[in-house]
Amino acid sequence: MTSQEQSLHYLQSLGYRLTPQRLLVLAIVAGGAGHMGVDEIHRQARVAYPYLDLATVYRTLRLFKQVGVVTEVDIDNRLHYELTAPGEKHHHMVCRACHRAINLSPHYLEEFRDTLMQEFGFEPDVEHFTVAGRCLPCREMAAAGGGTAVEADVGDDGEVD
Amino acid sequence: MTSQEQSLHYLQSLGYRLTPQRLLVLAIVAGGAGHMGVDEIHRQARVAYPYLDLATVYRTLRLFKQVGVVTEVDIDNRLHYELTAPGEKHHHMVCRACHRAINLSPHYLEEFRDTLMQEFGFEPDVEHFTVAGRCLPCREMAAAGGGTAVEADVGDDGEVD
DNA sequence: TATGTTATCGCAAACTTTCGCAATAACTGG
DNA sequence: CCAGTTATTGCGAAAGTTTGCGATAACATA
Repeated sequence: MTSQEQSLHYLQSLGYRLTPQRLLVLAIVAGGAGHMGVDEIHRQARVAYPYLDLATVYRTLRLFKQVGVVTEVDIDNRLHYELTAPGEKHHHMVCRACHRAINLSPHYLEEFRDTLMQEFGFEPDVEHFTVAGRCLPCREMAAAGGGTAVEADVGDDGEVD
Repeated sequence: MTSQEQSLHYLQSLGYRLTPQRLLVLAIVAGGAGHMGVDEIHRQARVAYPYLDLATVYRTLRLFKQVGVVTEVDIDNRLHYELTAPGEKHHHMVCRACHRAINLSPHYLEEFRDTLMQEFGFEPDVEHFTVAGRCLPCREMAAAGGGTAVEADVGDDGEVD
């Protein structure tokens, strides 16, 4: 049984229905390499099933995320999803300059989580976790007086300076 | 010189202009107790100056955040702002059940930040930081089989269960 | 296999946040 | 105090995401 089939079984066991839309979205996220934007998922899904609505894609991904099948990553204010790799779970550091996502092993968060639980009784969602910041290449670029490590969209911010 | 006046001076020293809109938004955020939603800020501001546009409120708050005058908190997918209390800086734990925000002293994050810097050269934004999760009251409620600690809007999620 | 229940879908519209642009007003230097 | 420069505003509209609702289809039961 593939991990996709496992996920589907799991959904069913929770009382959710197996619809072609859900199968499709799952297959596409599973087939993609790395985080996929919602729009990209929608576009690919439409090839197989042109009636699929964007709202359904959003709802499906939200559900998948909720049950842990996919992981949501916020990249530059846009939602992205990737298959949750069981056993290889990881978090993300997203650079606010070049918008690249770097994986982060969960072990870096365990201590933090424990502290919050003990001190406040607050149970953080460390299912998945994203930290924004600036990656090394971008910081070096900035120090050298340049722009972004990935020369694509420089982003905004250019107010006064 | 009040801390509001200091903020305004600071803005000016950075080359930003002092406009009535900015004064107004600052005054309102300063006057409010705790995190305020953008809409609430806008509504209050309109009382004094009915022409004030929502987009301006957003832009103003973004600027304030950028220079550190206010702190942005994401509560249930909506932006909220509060005055940055210098010297009393804190982060937030936002409960995904009752949507309340609990303050978190920065000291809990220092170690985490240092680790990321050393291991990856990634400089996390710990200017302000928000962790989602479930607060103690809500977890107890859930364990007892109930809903939300704050009996107000139960939120969504009610899929199957 | 036929039937009932209700989760899910597609569609349209709302909501939150951002953006482009022309007009305005805040600061600068004379 | 006046004129020039340009950051900022208001407005309209777009982008991304969510929601309400009636119609449909997935699952359970017989």
